[in-house]
Amino acid sequence: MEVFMGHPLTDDLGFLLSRASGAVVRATNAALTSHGLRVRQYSVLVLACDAADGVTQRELADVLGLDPSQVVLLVDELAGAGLVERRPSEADRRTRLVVATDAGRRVRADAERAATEAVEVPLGLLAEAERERLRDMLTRIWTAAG
Amino acid sequence: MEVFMGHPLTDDLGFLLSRASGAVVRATNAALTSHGLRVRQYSVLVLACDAADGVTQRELADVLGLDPSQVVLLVDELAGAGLVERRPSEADRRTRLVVATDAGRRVRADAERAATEAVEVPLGLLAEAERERLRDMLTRIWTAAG
DNA sequence: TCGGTATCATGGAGGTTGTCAACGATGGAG
DNA sequence: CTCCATCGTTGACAACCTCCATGATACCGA
Repeated sequence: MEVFMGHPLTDDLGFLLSRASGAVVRATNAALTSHGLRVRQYSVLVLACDAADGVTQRELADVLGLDPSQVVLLVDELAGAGLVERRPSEADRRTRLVVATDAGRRVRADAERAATEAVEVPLGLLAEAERERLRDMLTRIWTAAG
Repeated sequence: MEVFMGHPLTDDLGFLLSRASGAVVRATNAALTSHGLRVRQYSVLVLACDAADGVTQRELADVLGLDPSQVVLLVDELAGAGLVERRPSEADRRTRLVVATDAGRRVRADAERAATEAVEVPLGLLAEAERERLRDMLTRIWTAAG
């Protein structure tokens, strides 16, 4: 692997970004399978758990940067597993609020521990100050690229 | 979008990584379509151009972190477009050396300009020192996650 | 020299993701 | 009431990832 360092490609930020992202996602996915989740589903579950009164699927799509049609399937799967449920919204009958069940909250807590532990190896070697810097840079890249 | 900042998820490095990576890849892909390339093919083309005596498909797979079966298809497409060609290796007859053609080198030069320009917006706002720091961190994450 | 084992390129299956178009139901403005 | 936007949903299609199998070739030990 060291053989390739210094090559134009391995210095390309886009390439490094995609490579690092893939590695982290892969590690996280591996840790989540024992809980019956993939990262995507886990993200939805987290957002549903943290929203006091549930989340609109539209909001989920916006936050996660997904097409609404993907959110439908993710919520279907989570609902099928009994981790969330769809409730009608009183304010807007077009929308359906995704709310975490008690089982969902329990699974989320377990899965969160597993996920955190899984990325401890690749991300833990960064000092907290570095991680903060990385967070800042990634956020700026994301908002600039829209 | 600003509404969601500060949420546990939007602070998660894995999430930010995948989000930023996706944005950059999307932007790069958009810039490359006018040259008939996707990022994957472009990466292969770059490596083929920079290797004096061609690259083994195995090496391509290792450097890019792809399954060898994917490399076959990418090289097929590039070869179909006349940008690279497969040459038998004298040293090892199992392998086939992927070598860039003159047309391939021309396209690479044009595509490189387009790709660089495309990520100027999201990545250009980072100072050079910051970019160096980002490169370093991403490389460490990648090597640690293997 | 021979035989077993490993490696390379390739093909194929199966599942996940990204993107887009359409549709019915509902909300909101004029 | 009418026109237009929005939400969830479905369907289609291309790209991508992962794993397994195979034929050809290389390498190593007996």
